Amino acid sequence: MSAPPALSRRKFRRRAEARPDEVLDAALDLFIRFGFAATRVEDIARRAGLSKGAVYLYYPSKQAIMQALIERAVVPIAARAEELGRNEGDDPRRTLAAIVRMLGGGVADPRIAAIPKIIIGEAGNFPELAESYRRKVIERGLGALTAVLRRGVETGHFRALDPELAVRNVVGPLLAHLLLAQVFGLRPAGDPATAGDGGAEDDEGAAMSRFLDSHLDILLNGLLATAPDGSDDRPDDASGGRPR
Amino acid sequence: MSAPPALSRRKFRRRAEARPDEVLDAALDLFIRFGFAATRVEDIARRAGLSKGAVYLYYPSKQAIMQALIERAVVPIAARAEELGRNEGDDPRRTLAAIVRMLGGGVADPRIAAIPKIIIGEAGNFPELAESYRRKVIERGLGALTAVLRRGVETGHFRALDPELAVRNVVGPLLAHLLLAQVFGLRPAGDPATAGDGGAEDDEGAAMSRFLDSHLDILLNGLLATAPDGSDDRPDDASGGRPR
Amino acid sequence: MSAPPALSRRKFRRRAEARPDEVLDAALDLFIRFGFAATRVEDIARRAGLSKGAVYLYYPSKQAIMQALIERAVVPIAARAEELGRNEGDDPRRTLAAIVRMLGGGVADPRIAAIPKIIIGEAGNFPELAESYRRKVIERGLGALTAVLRRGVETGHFRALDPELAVRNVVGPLLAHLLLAQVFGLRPAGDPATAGDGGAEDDEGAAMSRFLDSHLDILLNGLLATAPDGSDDRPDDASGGRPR
Amino acid sequence: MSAPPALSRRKFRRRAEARPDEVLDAALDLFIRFGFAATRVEDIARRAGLSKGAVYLYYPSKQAIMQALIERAVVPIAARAEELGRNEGDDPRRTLAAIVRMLGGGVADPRIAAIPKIIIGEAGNFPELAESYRRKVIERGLGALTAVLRRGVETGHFRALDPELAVRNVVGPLLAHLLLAQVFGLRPAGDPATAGDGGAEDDEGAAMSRFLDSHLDILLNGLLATAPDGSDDRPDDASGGRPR
DNA sequence: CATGAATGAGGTTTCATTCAT
DNA sequence: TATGAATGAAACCTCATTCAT
Repeated sequence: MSAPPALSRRKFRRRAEARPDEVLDAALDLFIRFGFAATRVEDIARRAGLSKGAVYLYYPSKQAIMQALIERAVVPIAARAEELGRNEGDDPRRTLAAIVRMLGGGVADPRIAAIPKIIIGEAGNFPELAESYRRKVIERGLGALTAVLRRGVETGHFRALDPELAVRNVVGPLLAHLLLAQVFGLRPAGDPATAGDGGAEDDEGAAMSRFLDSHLDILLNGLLATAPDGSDDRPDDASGGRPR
Repeated sequence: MSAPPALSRRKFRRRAEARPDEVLDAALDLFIRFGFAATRVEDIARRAGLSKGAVYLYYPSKQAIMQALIERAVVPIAARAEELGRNEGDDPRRTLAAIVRMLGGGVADPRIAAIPKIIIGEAGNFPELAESYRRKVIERGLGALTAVLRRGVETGHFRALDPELAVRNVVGPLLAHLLLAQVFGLRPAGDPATAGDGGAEDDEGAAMSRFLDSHLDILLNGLLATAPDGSDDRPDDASGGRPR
Repeated sequence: MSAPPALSRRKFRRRAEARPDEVLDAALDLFIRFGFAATRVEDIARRAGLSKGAVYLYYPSKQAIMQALIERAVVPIAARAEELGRNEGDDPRRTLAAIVRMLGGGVADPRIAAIPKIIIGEAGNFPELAESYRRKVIERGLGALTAVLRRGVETGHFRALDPELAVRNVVGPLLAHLLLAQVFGLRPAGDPATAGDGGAEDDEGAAMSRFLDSHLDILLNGLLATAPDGSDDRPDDASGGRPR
Repeated sequence: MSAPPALSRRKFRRRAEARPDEVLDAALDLFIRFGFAATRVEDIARRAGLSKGAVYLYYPSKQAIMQALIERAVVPIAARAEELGRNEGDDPRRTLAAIVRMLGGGVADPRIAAIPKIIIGEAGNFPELAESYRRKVIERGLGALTAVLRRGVETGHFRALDPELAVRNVVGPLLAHLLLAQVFGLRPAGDPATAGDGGAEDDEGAAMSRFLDSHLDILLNGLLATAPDGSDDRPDDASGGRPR
């Protein structure tokens, strides 16, 4: 992402400190395409431009690569969620919307969206993986959201709901959106989503944007057509506008 | 579970038509605990009281066992969703709530809840499994829900939302609830959920009930504290009551 | 082959003594098509119209079926060769030709031709099979031919060749013809040989006849264009005529 | 057989380019003794001084080992036959004899003679093996011989026989000789032939030589005692002389 | 740092054969 | 006689990991 200070010797870089990250890049590419189990360490090595043995100089096991991948790709998201959630002064509605949109950004990035599916799949085989993900991602991210919900209930911005239950309504739709696409290739109609590589990322982004609008609108305002007088006097809508 | 009337001849039980189901029971138990890939056919056999080879008398492959499991456990749920959705005369709010509660019932049953996780995990390795699940479960279930949403929008019971997006808000929270429990062992506080065998099923059911109330309430009414006057004149609430 | 005395009850025949032969028929069909190893006992059973277990009432093992098949199909041929060879009064040339033509008849019958190939293939796995075939077929058949050759040398009808070596020139071409067809599907050009079921058996027979003429002609007269005067005064040619 | 010059580093022999050939050697030994199907990859590995997995570093499957064996041992023979056959200037009798003697050399070498038997045996189970053998060995070798025969007929050196049929008389006796020995352990009397390893290879060679003389004599001159005047005026005998 | 040859445990599937009925 | 459910050994191939160089 951030360019290294000296690119001039890139071709000749020996003992590059970038190696671990290159391994991670390669691994992620392959995990996304073939899954964790079906990806061989040798493939990762080849794609990273080194030998099988060399991979083990950087990571002690295939599992550790996955671990590092989580750390690199997903933990920052949880951290960002925590950070956004700490803006205690803010209107909780706005905070919630901000976090959801941020998470949506992650879901829209294929390099991030692939992770949860892999975790779910490998949780049985590699309990430590699941455990670490739970501790570092789920609990922090969900904790931040739960806290915002709790605060909103306390401030009267949200109705009196159990935040621990309500948080499932916050992340669930994102999860559903992600898994429908990742596992079953299902995307909302009018959303070509171009399986190809060069894919129209704008489309993907636009589709996600539409979905986030819809999600936040439903989450905050509900599905029901409210009584004619009731709907208008909601003060300021944090959701960023109703979908057309 | 229920003891067969005559156990005396158990050793000689031949041509047991129950065998296929016994294999499925055993397989499900193990798939739940260890996942599909990590469960060996021999383990399934032993747990079903058979030899390895005998399993292949009933199912031609391990994958076929999974297939049958889906058929037995999950397809009926999708069918039931379709059925409920066909009650066109009904208030769409009531129909939607009925379907969600029915799905929640499935999620609360560990023998059913385990399936989606397995599918998600193995989708990469066994694309046909995912494909079949998509066709038989996802498309039917989601289709039913989408239709109800669309009808509700048309009748004016629901606000003008894109049903294909909104459906993610219907199933997503259920999915989140399921996966948090299945993958990470996370259940809402005050919900012991007893990993043990003798588990308090009442607790599980009660917890699910609380969650479903919350989910439907948020789904239908939104998170926001409505204007004081607006909340009361919503005609008949299909959600089955607000959580305390 | 030979019709059973009472065909009237064929449909109702219980405990038919024909059962063993029916098993053999079925086995041969399948061995021809799929080979010995690839044919399952259950398939034989099904084709013979009985259950897997029942096959074992008649033959103690799959190998024993093969054994019986040899006995039934090939041993008679060796016996016939011995018999023909015993016609000591005859001109050895005529005797030799008769045996070769008789063997050719066997080679032309797919139900017989399949056997040698199977034996060759399974000799390693089932030494007893090979051993039995050697004793009952090879040694008797080759013995008969060797004896004829020896006699011919003694009577001066044949040149002074080692009969044990020369016998390879008698059976070898037949073997080559058989294996080229059986193993590689190779038949002399102008020989459609119709893999199909309804196959023109006449063609097969005609082709074999042409081959036998050629074989005997070469065997007896050699390949070389003889000196103009030498070829005509050979007394009576036993080969049945030169090929056109 | 011959000891490698430096055995001291055997344990550390890395990047041995000889490995593939060692695997082939081991496989051939075992295929000869137990057949293709009955030989386990692990046995090949052990005999080659490797682990099971290492074999797969060199050959992707057991079938590929067989394929390579054919390539190594038999294809060169077919190529040599083609080459010899191309000597168009030569007397076809001499050419034919040269090819037959060359083939006989192959048949006398147990490491080569084993191959055809294996192919014949496994043709049913591994059709691709048979197909490849047919294309690379049978068609080329038989093609070369057929061409020589055809030329001989045209030049008048051979009588007017169908070359496609006559070729069976050329290779058949060799095949018979080979299979009698390989499958049934039958060798011409006065031919101890020592199944053991240290075997008197001279005997084997001498026996083969006797057989080739006999075969060519019969093939070219026929079995019949020719008319007293006819036998002597055959010009130059290409067969290398009558036996004894 | 880097290589890549080598290891060996591990699991699905097949099928001849047995045996209770 | 006949059934067919059940057994269990057997073998190919994969791949994470190690280690001599």
